[in-house]
Amino acid sequence: MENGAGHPEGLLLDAPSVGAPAGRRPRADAARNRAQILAAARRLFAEKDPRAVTMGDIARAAGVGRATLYRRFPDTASVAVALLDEHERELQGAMMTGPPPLGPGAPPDERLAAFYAAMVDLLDRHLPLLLGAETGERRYTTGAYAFWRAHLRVLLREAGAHDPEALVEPLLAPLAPESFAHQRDRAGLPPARIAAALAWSARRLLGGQVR
Amino acid sequence: MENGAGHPEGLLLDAPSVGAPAGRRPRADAARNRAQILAAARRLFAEKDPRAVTMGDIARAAGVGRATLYRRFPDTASVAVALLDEHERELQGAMMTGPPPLGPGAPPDERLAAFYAAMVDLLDRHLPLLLGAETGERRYTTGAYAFWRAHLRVLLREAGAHDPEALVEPLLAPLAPESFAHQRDRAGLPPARIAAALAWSARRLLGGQVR
DNA sequence: GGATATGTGGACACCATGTCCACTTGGATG
DNA sequence: CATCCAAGTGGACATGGTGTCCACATATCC
Repeated sequence: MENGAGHPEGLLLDAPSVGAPAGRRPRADAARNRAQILAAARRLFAEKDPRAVTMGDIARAAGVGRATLYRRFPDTASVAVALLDEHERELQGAMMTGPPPLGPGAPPDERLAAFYAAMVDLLDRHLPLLLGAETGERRYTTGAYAFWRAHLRVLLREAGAHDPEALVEPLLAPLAPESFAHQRDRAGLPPARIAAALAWSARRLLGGQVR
Repeated sequence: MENGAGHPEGLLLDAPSVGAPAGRRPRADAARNRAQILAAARRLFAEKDPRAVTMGDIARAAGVGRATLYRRFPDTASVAVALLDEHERELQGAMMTGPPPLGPGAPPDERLAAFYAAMVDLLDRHLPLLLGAETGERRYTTGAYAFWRAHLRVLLREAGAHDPEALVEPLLAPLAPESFAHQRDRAGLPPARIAAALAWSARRLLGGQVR
């Protein structure tokens, strides 16, 4: 951990996945149901508009009652968050302790570009889940988002940007699932081109010299 | 109109406001009701969470039946769009024919900064309406959005950016109402600071020289 | 094997949506 | 001024999702 300036450590999601009470070992049937719920939800989110999936849909597809579902997840977004958890944790690990340029050691503009590339990849592979998870302002209150924000703040400061605090949001905004969905699916831009454009702007914004 | 390369003219909203049939002069009571609906809606959007305003709310506050409301507006977002119409048209005019740097004549980085400033101002003054109007993917299908996009595309091309088509979205994303709402209301950043950060990035991205 | 906390699923009340239809009213026409 | 009809109106309705409650079942502990 070579970043003395306070790397965002405690912000990594360390809670044992949403919907899985930490108290003691869960009952066998409860665990089985939880697995069924997640499997069914993953299927549903993929096959129809993720924002149109209802609690009833998930319960029916999982073969459980609605109240059973409500016991663990307050809404469909929470289910999607639980499904994303693993993937986001992985990325967070790579950002904190993985090899450069995603991990520490590379100049900030290259790290930003690598972060963009990794996020585009995440978006490309799990877009339905991300759309299901980040409806409206929920995006800003999730644990993962706080982590991305802290990461960018560090990079911005390192690069001597004008006002790191105010620049974090604008740099993160292009990664909003809705925005990515629009670019890839409606405008037809291939993810690689999106990532390239973001890399270009990362270098312009944080690079020491132009060109 | 000194921009030979095809300035986005036809994209200006020229339809006579949403919900106002163009056919012939509307009946007196219909016009009165329409005015009441818009006035009531403006009030409602301002005083509670704009995304929680329902068609029933608007109808009740306007003193008309729900079906009367549905006759003109298919949903609450359309009402918000009608209320925004005038303001957005104004801004579009200033961008196309107004004085620089917002209007034509200034270098692209300055025009982008001015555009950001104008949009932040619009967001600051009409955030509730914008939040009510741009729920989910609707943001991308509105006429105004197509206009902003076309404008940026011109600026990006003029500045010789790497891939204008793919850069448009990332540059527009920070202006998403949800993003602005988060910065101003949850993070507590004053609009001026948001605008300054955007201006800084505009110059870094499209400016000829750093600093 | 019995006690108990935990998990389960159907039922219920509530609210918003979008449509339908019988009634009313503005305003053009003779 | 009386008449007519198309446009406008508002209440009622069916539908579907949400979140909660409660009687019952079933794992786990003793």
